[in-house]
Amino acid sequence: MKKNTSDNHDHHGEQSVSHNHNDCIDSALATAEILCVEQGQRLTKVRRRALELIWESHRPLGAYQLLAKLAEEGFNSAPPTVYRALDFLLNAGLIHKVESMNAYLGCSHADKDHQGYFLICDDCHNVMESDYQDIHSALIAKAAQQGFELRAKTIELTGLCADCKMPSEGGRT
Amino acid sequence: MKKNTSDNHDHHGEQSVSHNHNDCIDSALATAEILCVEQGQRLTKVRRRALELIWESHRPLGAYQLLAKLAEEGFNSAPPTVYRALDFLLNAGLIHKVESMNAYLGCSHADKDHQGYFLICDDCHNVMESDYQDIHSALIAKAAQQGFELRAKTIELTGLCADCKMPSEGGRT
DNA sequence: GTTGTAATTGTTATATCATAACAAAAGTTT
DNA sequence: AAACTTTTGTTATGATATAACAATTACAAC
Repeated sequence: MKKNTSDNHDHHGEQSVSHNHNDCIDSALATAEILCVEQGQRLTKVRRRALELIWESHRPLGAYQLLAKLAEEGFNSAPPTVYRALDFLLNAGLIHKVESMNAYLGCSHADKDHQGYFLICDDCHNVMESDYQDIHSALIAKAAQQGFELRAKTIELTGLCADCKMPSEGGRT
Repeated sequence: MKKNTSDNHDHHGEQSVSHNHNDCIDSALATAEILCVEQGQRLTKVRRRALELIWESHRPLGAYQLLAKLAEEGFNSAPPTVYRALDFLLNAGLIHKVESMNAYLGCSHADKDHQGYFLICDDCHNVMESDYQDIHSALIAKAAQQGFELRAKTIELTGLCADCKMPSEGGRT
C-alpha cells in the first residue's frame, strides 16, 4: 500500500494549480489564527497542528489518518482527541467534511461567506473546493418553490479533473 | 402499469398521509421488477424485501435498521446480508444513499434518467427527492469551466420542510 | 435429471468511523 | 490561591462497512 506522507505537498498538476502549496498552508493558518482571535476561540496546539496536517495532506484526510499523524508527534492517540479537534475546526469553518469520503479537507475560503462545492477526482482523488454563488441562489429558489427553507448543503461532484483527463500532460500522484 | 414519478410526496410522519403510501410502494416495486427483468438482474427475496422495507419506512433507513427488520422476518442477520442487498439496489438505481445520514432511501425516479437532489428536513428528518435538471446542467457547465468532467454527484440540502415551517398546520412525528 | 458453472447467500471475523461518560489538567477570572 | 470554565486524558462502546471463504441455489448444457 503506497501512502503519501505529509511530505507530499504536490498539488497534482501543472495547469490547474500553479501555486506554492506552502504558501497556501501558511495563509490558511494565518487566517485561522485571526478568525479564532476575532471569535474568542482558542486555537490550541493540537487544533492548530491538526489543521496544518489536514492542509499538508492537500487532499481529504480521514480522522484516523490524522490521529495517527498526531500520535507520531506525541499527541494523545485516542479517537476523542482527533474528533474534538475536527469538531472545533468544523465549527470554526476552518475545514469541511467530505461526506462521501468520510474525510476532512481544509476550507479554502474560511475568511468569507461562501458556498462550498467539492469537485472530487475519481482518478487522483484530489478535491477542489469551488464557490458557485449563482447556482447556490438557484438552489435556494428551487427549494423555496417546494416550501423548503434551505439552511445548509452538501454538494460533492465526482468525475475526472483536468489533469487526469489529459494523461499525456500530467502524471498521477 | 406506469410508475408514479411525481415529486413532492408528502413524506411527513406516520400519521399525516396526503397520498396513499401503499401505492407508491407498490409502484416502486413494480418498476423494480420490470427494470430487473430488462437488465437480466435477479430481484431475489431478500433484495425485494429490503427494497420494500426501505420504501415502507418512508424515510432514509440505516443499514443496521434494515438488517434488524430483515432478521425479524427470518432472513440472515449478519451485516453482509444487508450490505449485499443494498449494493444490488444501489447499482440497479433502485435506491440512493444519503451520504450525510449514512442511510438509504427508495429512488423515486428509478425508471428514468434523473439527477437526484435531496431535501432533508432538520426537524422531522423526512427526505424529499427532487430533480433539478436545469441546475444540473449549470453544474456540468461550471465544472467544465474548471476542466472537470462531471460523472456523478451528491447533493443533499438540509433545512426546514414546508410542514415544519408551519407548525400550526402539521404535526411532527 | 444429472452435471458443470456462475450467482447468491451463509458465516466468521475484522476493519473503519464516531461518540459517551467521567476524570484530570490547564487556562481564566476574581 | 479559590472558583470557575475550557480543554484534554482515558476507558469503553456504539455505529457503519467489508474481507474471506464455505455452502447453497439457480440455471444452462448435456
